[in-house]
Amino acid sequence: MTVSRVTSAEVAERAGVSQSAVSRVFTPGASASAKTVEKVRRAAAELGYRPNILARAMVSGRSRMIGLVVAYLDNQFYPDVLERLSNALQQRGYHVLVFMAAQTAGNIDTVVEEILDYQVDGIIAASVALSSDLSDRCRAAGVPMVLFNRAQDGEGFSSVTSDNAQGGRRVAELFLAAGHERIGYIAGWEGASTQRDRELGFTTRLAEAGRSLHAREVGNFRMEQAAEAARRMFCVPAAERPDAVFVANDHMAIPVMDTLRSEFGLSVPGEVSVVGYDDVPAAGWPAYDLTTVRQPAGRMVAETVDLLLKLVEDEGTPPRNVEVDGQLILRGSARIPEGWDRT
Amino acid sequence: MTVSRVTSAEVAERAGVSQSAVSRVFTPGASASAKTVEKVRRAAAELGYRPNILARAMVSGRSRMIGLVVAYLDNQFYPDVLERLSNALQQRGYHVLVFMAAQTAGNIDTVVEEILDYQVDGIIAASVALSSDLSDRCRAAGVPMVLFNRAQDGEGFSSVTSDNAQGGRRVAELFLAAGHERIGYIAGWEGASTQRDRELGFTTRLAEAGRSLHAREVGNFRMEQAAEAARRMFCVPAAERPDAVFVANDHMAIPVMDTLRSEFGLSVPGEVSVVGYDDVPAAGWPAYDLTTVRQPAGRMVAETVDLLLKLVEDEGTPPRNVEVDGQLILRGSARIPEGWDRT
DNA sequence: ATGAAAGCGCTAACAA
DNA sequence: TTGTTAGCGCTTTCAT
Repeated sequence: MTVSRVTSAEVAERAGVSQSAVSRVFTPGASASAKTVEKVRRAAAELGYRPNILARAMVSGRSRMIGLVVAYLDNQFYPDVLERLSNALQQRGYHVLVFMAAQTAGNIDTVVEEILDYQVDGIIAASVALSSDLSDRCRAAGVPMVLFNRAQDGEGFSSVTSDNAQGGRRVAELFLAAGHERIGYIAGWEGASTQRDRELGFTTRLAEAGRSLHAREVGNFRMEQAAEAARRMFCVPAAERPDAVFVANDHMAIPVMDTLRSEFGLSVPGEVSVVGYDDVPAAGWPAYDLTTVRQPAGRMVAETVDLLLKLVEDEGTPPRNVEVDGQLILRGSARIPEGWDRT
Repeated sequence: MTVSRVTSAEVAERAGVSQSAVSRVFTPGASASAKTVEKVRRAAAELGYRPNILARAMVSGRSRMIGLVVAYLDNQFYPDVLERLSNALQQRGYHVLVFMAAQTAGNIDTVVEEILDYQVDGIIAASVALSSDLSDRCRAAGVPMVLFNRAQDGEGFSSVTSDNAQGGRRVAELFLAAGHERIGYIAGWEGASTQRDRELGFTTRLAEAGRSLHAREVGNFRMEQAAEAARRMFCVPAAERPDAVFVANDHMAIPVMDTLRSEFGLSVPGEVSVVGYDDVPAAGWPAYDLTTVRQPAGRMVAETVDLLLKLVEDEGTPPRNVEVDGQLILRGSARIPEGWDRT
């Protein structure tokens, strides 16, 4: 039933050459005479031969697989990233082995162990936190890792993020310039560097203007929790309600807008400005038209792939922390100050 | 620099047993005395040994990897499916190797060849069409495949879909019961079985009531094309505009609603009812509150995994075509007939 | 129950 | 340039 795959030995026999000649023909850096190449290619085509990547991996030590750890596929930012990552890697001859990480801490360690079992050439950890001995294990195994959209201090981490503190500052500047009085913040998961940096940049800039947060709630990067956070924040006398809210990402800003509009009957941005972070597709949909700080997924992915493959291919490449800039996208969910141009 | 991974031979030496004893301890169906197991486990733990899945795959012929071909990650239905698939497979000891397929036809064949190179144990093709000789190659290679959310006639295809014709009928019944006069349909990509079946069920039911489509446009399952389709359909004198539109999936229904509301100033469902298909997360967001036919992702994934793993593990399992039922979810985007209860 | 030995399909020295 | 040979790390007969 199961027809075994064609092997290089069979091709060799048919082409009348040695098995290693076949291998050479299919190995990029190897040499073979034009005649041999011709004979082998013909025989291979006739037999439908293709090299077994796993066997190649065993001897070469390179599986051409990259492990991707990912947690939040319901946040539109991540499918977009996954698609781009997969495409970029595919183009460079690698493929993505996916590992879903529940957000429970211990789970991540298990997942990374499993990844290592597959002898992946490298690991991309998207928005997950790692215990430090875990990164040690990866280093011990010689498997480079880059954190995507999370920074982590400590020794040899590589990471690619956008400049979250700068993004936070930009939102603060927008709110200040628009003359908002009572400014609220809905935080993401407090363990995340992105959350911390965005908030820090935001509040620091407010402080520079002698201002501080009027209200703060935590949404943990979850839609329902963000809606709850909005309810807590707005269940106060009308005069004490924020007139501007910065939400730590778009994924939460969407239910926040929904809640403010449909449960509190507030008009956005008439009565309250809302700003998010990421610029996910839905942020651009007319129903939300959300002002946000764009995280340039394309550039972030390109940097991630470049860095990781350099780490994989050039042994001894030093770890790097890449930070790309993120632009403020002015749309209709936040009051636009005099003289600022809508993007 | 690259510290090589611990091998079973090293564990064997430390435990004072043979290398094959170590293998037996880590091989599910194998036998070893309690004492051996104990010694080996201890040594393995001390050394941090874990079996190399690739080496195991070479000899056992099972890589415990499933290839997933996927095309539309911007449609929220698919990230959801991917997450569930990955989790379900992970739980059963398999992992997902992702291959993005551009929608160009020839590309799919290339992609499947690449998948086969990785010696995956099975393939899940989500919403992509395959040339029939491609499925032959898979069969020749002994790699079972199941089509997800696409049916395809011909010999030995396995597939998991929802009952799309039935779903289409249900939407027709809703529109008929609500007394709609001019009924429009915005089609998906015409090569897709889901598109065809939904439309067929829909128009067949209309025909049974002596009715037919007032307008029809094609959106190809693309957001921008769907918006364009809506514009074409509604750029007519007000009296000729449809008062109800069935859109072949939610991913297109969203821009259709946006276009009708923000470009034509129509109220939904006051002036026009809109119904989609899938029940993606955004369909439930208050800004859309979209009436739709739910494709039960959880059940579809469960069926897919069960079927594929049976195909993988029990040689000679016959191919099957599984069809799960899809429920009509009544929300606020379509007029609800007298006596029907909002879901 | 256990060890020795034979590969899985391939790449990479090493000779010739 | 080519063939021969030795493994990569593991599972699985086959004896013992």
